[in-house]
This record gives sequence, structure tokens and C-alpha cells, in this order.
Amino acid sequence: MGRTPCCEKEHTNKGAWTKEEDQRLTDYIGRYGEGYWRSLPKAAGLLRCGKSCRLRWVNYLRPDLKRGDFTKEENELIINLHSLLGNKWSLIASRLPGRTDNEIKNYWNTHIKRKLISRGIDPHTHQPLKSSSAAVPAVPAVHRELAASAAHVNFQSSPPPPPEMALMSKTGCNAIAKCDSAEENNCTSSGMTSDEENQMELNLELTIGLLHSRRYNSPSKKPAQALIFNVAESKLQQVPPGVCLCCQLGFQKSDDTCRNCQNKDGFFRLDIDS
DNA sequence: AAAGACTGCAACCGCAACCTT
DNA sequence: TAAGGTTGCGGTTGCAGTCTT
Repeated sequence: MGRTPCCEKEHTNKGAWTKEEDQRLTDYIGRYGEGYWRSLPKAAGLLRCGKSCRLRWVNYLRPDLKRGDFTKEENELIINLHSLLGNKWSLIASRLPGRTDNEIKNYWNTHIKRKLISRGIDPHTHQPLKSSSAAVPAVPAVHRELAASAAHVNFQSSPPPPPEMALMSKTGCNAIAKCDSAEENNCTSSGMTSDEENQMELNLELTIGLLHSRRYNSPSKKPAQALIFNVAESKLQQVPPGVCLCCQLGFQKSDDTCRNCQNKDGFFRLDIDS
């Protein structure tokens, strides 16, 4: 036996929503609020499954949604966040008010990805595209740095790493699982003071603690997300715009860990609108 | 003008994590 | 602790609109 379906499919509508359905859903949520998606369709008089209602509301009907083209600033933010987080669309969306994960995902796949490729940049690694003979996966400098700090965290007797840590590992930051010290993996060169590094470690430890306590997208996700982004943003805010992400996070041009900077005099702006 | 190709986006599906009993 | 239910995420698909020939 497979798992039980989320709804009785033979009694539900599928496909595009009608104006009447939108109105019913909007009216119901306006009156009773979000949530209880399972029972909402019946209560609202909709022949839809709860998942469909939730998706329609979150991606289309929510009043705080921003419509229209993405701005240049949003483009850059998406690219930077993607280099940090990978395909964590919901996390990325949480930093772009009025934008949904689905919208950002679509925008990435239809616009940004293509432009990055046309500029010779690998949209997965955010590194310059190489010939197929280059077998070693490129690791974004920012991932290495976050991994370097994460490497200080004691994972002994811990459950498997949470999604964010797994992401870093997937993109090449194996330091998390293997390093005894960050130095062993060329993961330092952060350019931070010891106080800053201590603060970063603290943030990561707290982050990991929170991530272990619950799934990151559960009601506790906001503090967890905030901590993750605090690490990056505290560095991002220290330098002017236009500097590549690894420089923003503290790497110097001379650091061989920062490959991006070798491309353009220390500045490697992913300005897809230019 | 018509047909086929392409593009962008809304919506669906399957899965995994979390919650409840 | 286990099992069933709920919710949210990320990948994928379908289709309407646009472009090209």
C-alpha cells in the first residue's frame, strides 16, 4: 500500500484557478486566517486539495506579494544568496520581501541561470566554467569560509548534519565532516579578527543547535535563518557593492582561495543586467 | 496567415521533516 | 516508540502566449 493521498482526487479540481475560486479562498483566509490547509477547502467551499489552496495563496493571492520584474538589486541578491545557499529557494525568498520561493526559482531557471552560463559562469558553483576535463568541483570561497568556521564545531555524537551543512558538503565543503582544524583544509584566511571569528563560531553553533532542534522550516525557522544570514551579512555590510562575494566575506585578492578575484582586478561583479 | 518552436510561469507531484496520538 | 497525519520544500510538468520561419 502506498501512502494515503493528500485528498480525494476524484472530487477535486486541478489546473488553473478561476476568479471565483480565488475569491472564495481570499475571502475565507481574510475571515479565518491561514493554516489548517487540510480542512480549508471544504470549509471554504472549494473543490481543491489543501496543498493546491496553500500554493495558490502563497504564490499568487497573498496581499503582500510584489508583482513585476525583478530589480537589479534583487538580481544581485539572488545570485549572492544562491552562491551561499544553493537551491534553498525558500530561504532565499525569505530575504526578498514580497517574492515567493516559486517565483525566485522560476526566475533563476529562466533568466539568471541562462545569463550566467552565457557569461561563462557555472550557475551551480558560481565559478567560471571550465572544460569538461576539470574533474575537481570548484568550491565557492564563501562556502569554504563558512565550512572553515563550521569545522570548529564539534560534531562528535551529533546526529547527521542539517540541510545547510549538507549543502555545504555537497558543494565541496567536506571540511565539516573531515576537518579536525580549519587550517588543514585551507579554510582560513578569513581576514577576520579573533573576536569576529569567535562571534561567527558562536552564530554557527547556535545555528546548528537550532537546526538540530527542529526542521529549519518549522515555526522555529526564523531565528535559525536569521543566524545563518547574520554570518554572511555581517561581512557583506563591511565593503562597498561591486566587490565579489568572496571579497565581501573577507578574502583578499592575493588569497589563492579566491579564484573569482583573479578574473577582474579583484572585482568580479555578477551584474547580469549590464 | 499558419504552423512549429520557444519561453515563462502557474501548478502539480513526491518526498522528508515535524506533529499528534 | 511507532504509526499516521500535516505541512512545506524543491524538482518537474503543462500550457498559454510569443516569436520565428
